[in-house]
Amino acid sequence: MTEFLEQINKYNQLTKEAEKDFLSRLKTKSFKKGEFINKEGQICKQLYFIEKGLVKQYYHHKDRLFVLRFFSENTIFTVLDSFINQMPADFLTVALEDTNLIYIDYDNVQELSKIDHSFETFLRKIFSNAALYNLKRIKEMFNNDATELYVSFAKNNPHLLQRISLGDIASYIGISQVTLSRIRAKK
Amino acid sequence: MTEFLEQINKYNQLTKEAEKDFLSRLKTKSFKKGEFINKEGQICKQLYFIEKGLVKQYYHHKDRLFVLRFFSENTIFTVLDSFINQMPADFLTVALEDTNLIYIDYDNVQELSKIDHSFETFLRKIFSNAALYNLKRIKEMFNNDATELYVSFAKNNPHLLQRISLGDIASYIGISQVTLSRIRAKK
DNA sequence: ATGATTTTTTAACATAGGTAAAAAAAGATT
DNA sequence: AATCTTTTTTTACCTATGTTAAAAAATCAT
Repeated sequence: MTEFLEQINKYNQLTKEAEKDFLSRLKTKSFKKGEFINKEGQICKQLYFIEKGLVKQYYHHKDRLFVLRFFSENTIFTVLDSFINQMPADFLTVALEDTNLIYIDYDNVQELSKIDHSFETFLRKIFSNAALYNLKRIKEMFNNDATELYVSFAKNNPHLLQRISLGDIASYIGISQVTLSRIRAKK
Repeated sequence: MTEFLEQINKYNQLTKEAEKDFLSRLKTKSFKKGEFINKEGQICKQLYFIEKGLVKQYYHHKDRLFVLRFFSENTIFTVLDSFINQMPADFLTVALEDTNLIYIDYDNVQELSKIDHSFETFLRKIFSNAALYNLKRIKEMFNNDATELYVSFAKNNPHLLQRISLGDIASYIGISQVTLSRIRAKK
C-alpha cells in the first residue's frame, strides 16, 4: 500500500498524521485481463493506484471507439468526469492485462481533503496535472497528422508499444487501424 | 474587485479572513483591442478575472493558428501551462475587445494557498474544472466532423458568435476558414 | 460618402484518411 | 502438429477537408 502513498508524496508531501490516516483508508482489488473497472453510466467512487497491470479508458461514438488514455504501473487514475462531480461516467475502463489496484473511496477523499490541508494540496496538484495532460493532448491533436501522432506516441510510450495492440493505439491517436497500418508500412 | 471574489465563492466559499486577505492582494489592468496580455516564451505570473471584454488564447504551428479558448466577462483564466509550473508559455493571449482585468500575482496565490485551506480548495476546484473542460474538448475533437463542431460551438457559445470572427472560430474548431465558410454555405 | 482595409465567400485542385472486404500473420487451444 | 481465433496488412474506392487564389461583401476610418 505504501507505493500509493509514495506516489502521492511526489505530488505533495503529506503530514505524518495525514499519511497514517490515508493508509488506514486504503483497499485493494484485482482484475483479470478483460474485466471492467467501470462501465459508462456508473458513478466512479474511487481514486485508484495501479500496483501492477495496464488499463484502457475509452468510450464509443457512432460505432467507433476512442481511447482517452492508458494507465500503467505506479499511476494514480480515476474516471475524471465521473469522480469529480459524482455523475454517471461517459467512459469505460477495462483491464488490458491482469491488474492489481489499490484505491480509496470518494467519501474518504472528501473527508481527508476537508480535515487535512496537505492532502487538499495533493489533490490540487494532481488535478492541475490532469488539466495540463489534457491540454497537451489537445495541442497534439491539433498540430499533427496521423503519422506524427503515431511517431509521438511511440516516442512517449516506448514501454507501452509492445503491450498495446495496434487497434488500441489507433483508437488513442484517433485514426482507423487501417490508417495506422498504412503508416507503418511506408517505413 | 468583489466580482472576482464572488466568482471564487461560486467554486468554494472562502472564510471571512481569506476573503479580506484575498481582496487586499488584487490589482487591475486594462488592455486595448489588439494588445497582448501575454506572449509565448513569457512566464505567466498572474491569475486573471475578466471584468469586461474578450480575449483569445492561441498558438502557432506550421503556419497555422490554433485557438485554445476564448474567455469573456466574469471568467477566471490564466495561461495554464505557464502559470502552474512557472515555465515559459506556449501560448499567446490577446484582447479581441477593450478588456479590463482584475488579477492576483502568482506569489500571492502561492501564499494564500499555503495559509488558507479554503483558498486551496478553491484552487483544487478551478483546476479540476480546467481538466474537465479540456477533457470535453478532446472528446469533441474526436467525435465530430467540422460541421458538427461548428454547430456545437454555436450552440454552446451563442453570445460569442457575434463577437468573434469566422476565422477565429475556425481556428478554435481546428479547421480552415474556407471549410467553415463552406459549412455555413450549405445551410 | 469614399476609399481603404478586413472579412467572408467561391472555385479548382490535391491529398489524407475513412470504409469494407479479403489475405496474411500471429497467438491460443485442443 | 492442427485447428481456431485474433490481429495486422493490403487493396480499391470514396469523401471531407486542406491549399491557393481571387472575387465579393462587409466594416472601418478619414
